Amino acid sequence: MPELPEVETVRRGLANLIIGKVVVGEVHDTEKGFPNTPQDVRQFLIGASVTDVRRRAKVLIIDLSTDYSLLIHLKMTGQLVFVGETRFGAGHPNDSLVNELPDKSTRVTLTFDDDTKLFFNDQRKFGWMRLMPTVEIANTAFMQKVGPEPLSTDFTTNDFIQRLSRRPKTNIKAALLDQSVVAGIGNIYADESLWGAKIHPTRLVSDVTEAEKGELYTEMRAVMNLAIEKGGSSNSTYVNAEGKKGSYMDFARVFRREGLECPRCGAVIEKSRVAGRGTHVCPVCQAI
DNA sequence: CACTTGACCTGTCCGC
DNA sequence: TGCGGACAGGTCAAGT
Repeated sequence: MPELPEVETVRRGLANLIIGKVVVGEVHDTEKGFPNTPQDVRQFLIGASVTDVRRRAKVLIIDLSTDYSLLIHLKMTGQLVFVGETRFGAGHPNDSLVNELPDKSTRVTLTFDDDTKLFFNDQRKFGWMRLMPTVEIANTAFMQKVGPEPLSTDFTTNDFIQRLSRRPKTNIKAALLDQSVVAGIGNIYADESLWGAKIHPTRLVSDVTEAEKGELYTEMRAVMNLAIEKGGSSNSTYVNAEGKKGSYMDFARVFRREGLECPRCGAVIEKSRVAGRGTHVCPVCQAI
């Protein structure tokens, strides 16, 4: 699931569902997925109420009344699934999951004071959830090096061009995926943005003109805005916390469309491997 | 140093 | 149908 638009969709759903609730129970079964000690969990999580749900890059931050926060990274296959009687009332799309969760992919279960539950599921176990003092978040290695939010009003075309120029000898797709250049772009939206700007993903950053980088900035933001509006991308039966399914893939122009026609010029979309990732390109629009 | 590749895991899909 | 290998929306450590 998770690039910036998916994490933002989860964040908005959770903000509606859990702010103000008190955590009354927690169970986890892997050190790796949740490294905090039982003592810390008892002291800083159990009995705490949720004061805010934030996001930075692809990391979710659930702030607690104890001045601790739960940080969550979903990596490739992480999901946060809210289950229980909600303020949306009966008939919530996740109601049917009441008897299905937890399952074998469940790593952490949080129970709230109104008997609702939040499940952190992760098939591939790359994701993590950890408790830390809220004020220390900014000092973590990740937060120290992560680049600006692409949709921030402070983030200008010139900022983007400057930050890209720090990686002159790498290809443009790898630079877009580099979280220290700009936060939140992953494999889907890198391909979609490069198609929008008509830039071939293997071109070196130093060979892409400033005008093209400006186009990439514009396309990247348009793609991110559209994806958030559509609730992100999902290719499974997964339903997010608010019971909505992301529909961006219905609007994708190259991603997972190999063998189909480019919606702009009609050429056949090709798939290859760039920066170690499956990569989708219109060979005509995005000529090298 | 800058950049690229492999490892981390489990499940699924595709070709023989 | 069974089996091996490639691949999957991310990030680091290790390698060149």
